[in-house]
Amino acid sequence: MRADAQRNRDRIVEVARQVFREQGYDAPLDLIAKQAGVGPGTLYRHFPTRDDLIDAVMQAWVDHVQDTADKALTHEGAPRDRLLNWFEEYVRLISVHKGGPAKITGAMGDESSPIRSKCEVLQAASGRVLDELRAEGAVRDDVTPLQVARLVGGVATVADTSDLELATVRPMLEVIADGLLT
Amino acid sequence: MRADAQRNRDRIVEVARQVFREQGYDAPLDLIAKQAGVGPGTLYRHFPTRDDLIDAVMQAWVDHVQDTADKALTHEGAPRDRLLNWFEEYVRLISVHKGGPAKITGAMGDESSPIRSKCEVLQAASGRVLDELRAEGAVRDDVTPLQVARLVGGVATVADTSDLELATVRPMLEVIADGLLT
DNA sequence: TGCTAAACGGAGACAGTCTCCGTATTGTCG
DNA sequence: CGACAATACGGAGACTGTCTCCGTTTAGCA
Repeated sequence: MRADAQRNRDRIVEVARQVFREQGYDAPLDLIAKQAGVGPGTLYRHFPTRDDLIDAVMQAWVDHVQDTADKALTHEGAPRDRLLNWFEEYVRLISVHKGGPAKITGAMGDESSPIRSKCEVLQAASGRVLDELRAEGAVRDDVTPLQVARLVGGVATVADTSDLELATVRPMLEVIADGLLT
Repeated sequence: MRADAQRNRDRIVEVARQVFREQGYDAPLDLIAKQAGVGPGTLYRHFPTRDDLIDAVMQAWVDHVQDTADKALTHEGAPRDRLLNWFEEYVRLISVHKGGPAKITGAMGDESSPIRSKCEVLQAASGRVLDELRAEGAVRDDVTPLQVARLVGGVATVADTSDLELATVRPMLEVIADGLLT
């Protein structure tokens, strides 16, 4: 890629991250282009669809997901607490941006989604936590990580659109956790 | 209301129902106006926001909800089956239109939502089923009907955006049911 | 330095939302 | 019946966001 192209691309992603955080994923793309000092054409050449841009913005977030999962694995305590803890982290992780839960959870299991790679990272992280608990025989094994992701993602989606506090969400996560524990 | 106004209003709702079913809740309102043979201004005067129109469209659906809840109450069998049965009906009910689950579940608990009345009907129906099971001591009582609605609504939302079959959804509903049963 | 492939950018086509206001219709009252 | 408010209509057009096309510019190589 030519140096100027790379520069512009980077600038667009940087601006997009900021704008998405402030205005949500529906922010006008032309606005992002303008703030990045490029024409709309340039933005659309680099990122043909909104999802492609979101995908790029999320790259940094991926590392964060890994970290959080790592930490969850080192937690002590009863399986129920560890599971709940992870669920809360999970909700937090996918709720970094307004509309994030719906976008991520909707893309889950969709082979052709532009943000699929990000979903896989998340699913893998979730799988690690779940596997550990399963190894202890604490979690039923007829439920797939994808299903768990959708259950928790569903709650996060509702919480996001209804502007619920994490404290309000917790009882719902408890129900899911109790349904999963053996 | 003047007779012609009533006529137009009815026509708009009728057309909207059809268009929403075919194209989802995002269908252009100007298109609905045109198909109803009125100007956009007329549509917007009757229904200032999209939600107001959706609310009107859903009026017939309300009766359907009541019926379904009534039927669910007469079901025989183990509490788990009855609960699951109701959950499936619930998902079906709010999934009549594309985007329905998100819209309805998002409005749940929001005092000022234009479709609030519809949510209340749904919540009341759900409450009746839940109360019956609670009376038998089959369901834990530290979970509110609103929370249950959000849990199941969350699953329905994911199913809707990911185009999942009801069969795929069932295992997730089982987790919720198991988490709710004593 | 000159050349060419790559990249730019912005004008503008298109689509959807929503309003304003001149025009038309209704229903009432003398 | 006829006229006159009050009510309602409707569509032009302003506005916003998406996305493309293509003439112009620039990077990087020979």
